[in-house]
Amino acid sequence: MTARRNTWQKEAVRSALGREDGFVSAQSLHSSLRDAGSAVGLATVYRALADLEETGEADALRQDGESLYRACTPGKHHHHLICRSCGKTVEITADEVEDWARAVAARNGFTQPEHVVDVFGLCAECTARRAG
Amino acid sequence: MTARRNTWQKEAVRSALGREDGFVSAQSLHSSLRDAGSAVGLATVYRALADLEETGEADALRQDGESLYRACTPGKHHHHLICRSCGKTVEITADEVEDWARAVAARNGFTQPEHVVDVFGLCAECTARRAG
DNA sequence: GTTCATGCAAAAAGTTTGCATGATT
DNA sequence: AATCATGCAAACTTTTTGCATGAAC
Repeated sequence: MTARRNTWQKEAVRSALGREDGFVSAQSLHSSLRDAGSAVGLATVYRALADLEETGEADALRQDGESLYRACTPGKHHHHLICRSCGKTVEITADEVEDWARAVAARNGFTQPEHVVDVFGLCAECTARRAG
Repeated sequence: MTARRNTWQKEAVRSALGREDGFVSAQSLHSSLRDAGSAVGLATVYRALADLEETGEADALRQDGESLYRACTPGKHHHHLICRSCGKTVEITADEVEDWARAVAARNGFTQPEHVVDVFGLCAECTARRAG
């Protein structure tokens, strides 16, 4: 196991990501850090996020041509329920879906199944705001 | 209902997309058309694909920073089983997953749920090729 | 004849990379 | 002291946009 070095930049990214509520882009994370006085290079933010994704500390979501990241519970496979208005996210686990994905893959002769499951909707607050 | 105009370019894109087996990028579709003698502008391909997605004639899939498109059965919600080696895709319908998504959204106070479900794996051929 | 899609080229947006420097081990 | 991450800027990729022309209505 090739251990990566510990740098305050990487830690700053990890911590800033943890402070966010929903998914954030690398660019907006970079701005936040810069505004907060932690001048970390944009390239470093990208590199740190790629590392975090690889180690399972963060989830990535490609959307509208950009990658969005969010800190996540490591080691456990899960999905997201995402508000398409305010961006609020809820982690959801879905054993039924895991089983279904495995079954559907097998039925079609596919092996080594992975899956991407995300549910988008309007959260309670945003629903109320629109109704009101 | 504001109808769009019919142009041979739009028809060429629709038809080229229908001829593909899996998901293709706008760029590769543009190359195919060009190689086949149908000189359609790249911007037009992008615009046509956006239209097709909007009318439900095509599915889009954002991956690795690019959008991939595929002709699909219109009007019916479905998902994809995608071979991550050769790109072969199978359309799958999943009523259980539809129900689950709706339930999960409701349980968390979310309304108007939409979902993204894709299963990636190795298709039978690619599995065999690797084993061999 | 008017409207709107095309095509080109330029711009925009997001991400990656090369290389010198300096921090981490 | 040797290694490897950083930071900057430049390169790259994908997608969008402005505008003149020509096709569709």
